[in-house]
Amino acid sequence: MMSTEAKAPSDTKTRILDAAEKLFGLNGFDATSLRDITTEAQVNLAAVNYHFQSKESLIDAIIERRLGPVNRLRIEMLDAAGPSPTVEQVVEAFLAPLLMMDVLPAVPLIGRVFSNPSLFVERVYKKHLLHVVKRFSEAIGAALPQLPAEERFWRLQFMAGSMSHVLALSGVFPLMSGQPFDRAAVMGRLAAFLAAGLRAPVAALEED
Amino acid sequence: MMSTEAKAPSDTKTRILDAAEKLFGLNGFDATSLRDITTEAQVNLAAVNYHFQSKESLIDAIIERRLGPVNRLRIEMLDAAGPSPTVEQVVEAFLAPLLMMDVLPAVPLIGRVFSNPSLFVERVYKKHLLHVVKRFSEAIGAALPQLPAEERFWRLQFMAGSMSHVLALSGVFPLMSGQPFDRAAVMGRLAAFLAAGLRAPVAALEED
DNA sequence: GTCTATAACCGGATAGAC
DNA sequence: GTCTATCCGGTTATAGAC
Repeated sequence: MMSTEAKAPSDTKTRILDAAEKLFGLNGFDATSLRDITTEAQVNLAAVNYHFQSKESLIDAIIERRLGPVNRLRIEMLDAAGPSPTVEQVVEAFLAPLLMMDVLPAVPLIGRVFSNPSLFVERVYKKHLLHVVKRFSEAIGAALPQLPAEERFWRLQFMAGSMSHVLALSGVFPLMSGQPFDRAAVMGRLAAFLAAGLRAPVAALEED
Repeated sequence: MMSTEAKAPSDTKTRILDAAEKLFGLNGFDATSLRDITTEAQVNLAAVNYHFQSKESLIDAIIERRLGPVNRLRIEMLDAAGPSPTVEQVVEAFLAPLLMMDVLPAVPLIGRVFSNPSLFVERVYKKHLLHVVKRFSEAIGAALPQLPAEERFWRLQFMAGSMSHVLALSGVFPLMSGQPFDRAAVMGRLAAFLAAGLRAPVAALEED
């Protein structure tokens, strides 16, 4: 039905994307070879360079596939909360799309992106996150009018750090705590933690 | 004076450690070759395998060199705070050693470690962090007696996530915000955020 | 669009001279 | 302890048959 793209549910291109995001998340971008990916995807090695031009473009395509829908849903949720959102609504708009969208296979990959400064800033933040940060900063400003803009920026960074850490290590928390990992429950705990952090009184500035 | 080790302030072994931690932080473990390291350190390629047995052992040595002193200081600060620490003292013991110790060159590396699940769990968490997490969990329990142990574990993870994210991206925040990055000031903002998060009311458990 | 084969190069590790 | 030279395998990317 669709005219130009994605006709088959599991064509070569999609299989490569799925395999790559799984292996990149497990072992990192540099430790994962195109051979690993094409073996996992059960496609030919040359198919990667045919469908994507290079390994770097493949990485960009994976990031775009997952981050786009999440950020659109985040903005939608902020819009739905209206001009005077509560702190809880802002936190919910930040976290919930990660649970609702079909991004679960990409979850371990998020930490890889966030901890790679050059990749993150040049190919993720500027392209996919800058406008979202701006929108969330406005929303926090509406929910907490007394909070300075600079403080809002940093608290968003703190939120992003907790969030990416939980997602990055979600596969290994059972090894750390001995407890099974319930993503939705932990996200609920995180929401309470972040809402309280956002409401923290602004620390007194240091004297020289 | 010291009998067996570290006689010269800048011997081959130290030069390798310094160069490796710098390049690992900049580009990641897998993207940094031993050749990159020995070139940066201005030592011979074979020196790495002579002083360390392998690249993997070199990574372990770097982690141990920085994480050991930080964690010892953290425990000392918790001990100094006595059996009934405040939430602020716990947060301070968690963050301050990262600013006080000579770990600044290793700062960008921290994100690399935290976002690499297998490396983190097997070679960092179990060896260097498990007893620290236990000690901090006790301290949080003393500061906030009403907080369940499971919640303490997760809030420590949220704290670790924010902390590692700030350190990992500290070199690129100026590119993101247009503002210069003042590590101590941001750590102060983070301390206020985390203390409030620790004090958050426990979220009601979800019904089935 | 999909394959095989290969080019051109880089990786960690080590042997052995000094 | 430090060097050179090298082994051996893996890497991305592409050329060209089908």
